Amino acid sequence: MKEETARENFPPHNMLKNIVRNGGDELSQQNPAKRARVSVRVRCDTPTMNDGCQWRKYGQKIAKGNPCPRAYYRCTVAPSSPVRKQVQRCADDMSILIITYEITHNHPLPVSATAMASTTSAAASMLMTGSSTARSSGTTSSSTLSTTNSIKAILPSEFIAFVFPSFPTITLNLTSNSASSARLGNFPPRYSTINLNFSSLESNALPISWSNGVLSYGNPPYNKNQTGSLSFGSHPQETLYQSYLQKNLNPTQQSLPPDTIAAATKAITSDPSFQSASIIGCATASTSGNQTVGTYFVGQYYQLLQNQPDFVHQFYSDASTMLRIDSNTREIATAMLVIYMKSLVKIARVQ
DNA sequence: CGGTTTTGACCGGCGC
DNA sequence: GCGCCGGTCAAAACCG
Repeated sequence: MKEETARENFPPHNMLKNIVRNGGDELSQQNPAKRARVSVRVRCDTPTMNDGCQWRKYGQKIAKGNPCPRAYYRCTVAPSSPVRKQVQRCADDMSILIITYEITHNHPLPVSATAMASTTSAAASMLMTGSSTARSSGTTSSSTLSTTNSIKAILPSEFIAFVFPSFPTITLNLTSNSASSARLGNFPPRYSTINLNFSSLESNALPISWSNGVLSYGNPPYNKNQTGSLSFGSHPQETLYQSYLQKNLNPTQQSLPPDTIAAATKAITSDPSFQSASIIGCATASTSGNQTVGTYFVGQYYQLLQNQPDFVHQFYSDASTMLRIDSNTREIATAMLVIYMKSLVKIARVQ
């Protein structure tokens, strides 16, 4: 609720003027209403989280409704970088940092910063393209989405059950810990479900196979929660989508085919009983040799319809693993975000 | 000494 | 029109 206030006023309407005054031109070429923001929640004890990028603090404010000050940072990796971020502790849980990124980096980043940056920029670009796509579909829910231009990604190191109060607030909760799996077990989806896991990918992706409604990306190398599979629930209508996917996926393709997103999107938006989705996202990064290693989280999103007059939306994390981040996994993270967002569009439509 | 942080002032938008 | 509020500026302080 308190973050809501902050979101509505970020970025400020006078930002363009200031950017122009400062000689910047990146922002002035964009419609401010179209600038995407990606908000990340991190369970973090330190004042700020190291996301691998260089930031300079340029202001601090006490925002209404939150005793914790909000800090304002600019990216200093490149002199003319338009990227800014806000950092504030969650009033409800002081151990959670809410980091809001605005504008994707238009310059090279340190390798340690690529994971977060690629995830947030993927989310942002997906929002842009997703909003226009959604708008063309002519649904009221998608127009709501297009005016929001905001994703909240929640990336705590441990499980958080998060409830977001109302649309168009979009919360992407990419949580991870083992306890959540147990919680997940107590909370099985009661509706038709779409699960998408691509957690086993390496740079030389293994061939995709399909059997019994399960699309596999090689062998699952980590644990049983990360099956490396794309599986659809048991709703009768989904048979159509399965065959659709089967037809449109090239088993020898090494990167996620664009059709996969379209197919999954179609499946989600066509299924009136769809109520939940699994997603995967990239959360953190470190450098190992000359490669970036990131933590990928797999989670399950639920919409709790029954006995929930206010339409409660929750997300439960499922599993995590360490993966090398390459163009392939980035693409998948993007795809997962697209699918997740599409699911929200669908849910909003049902609502 | 150069870069960063701190902090009060300032500005513009918005609601009443 | 006025006050509130969020965001930014910029000078001073701080720091390695």
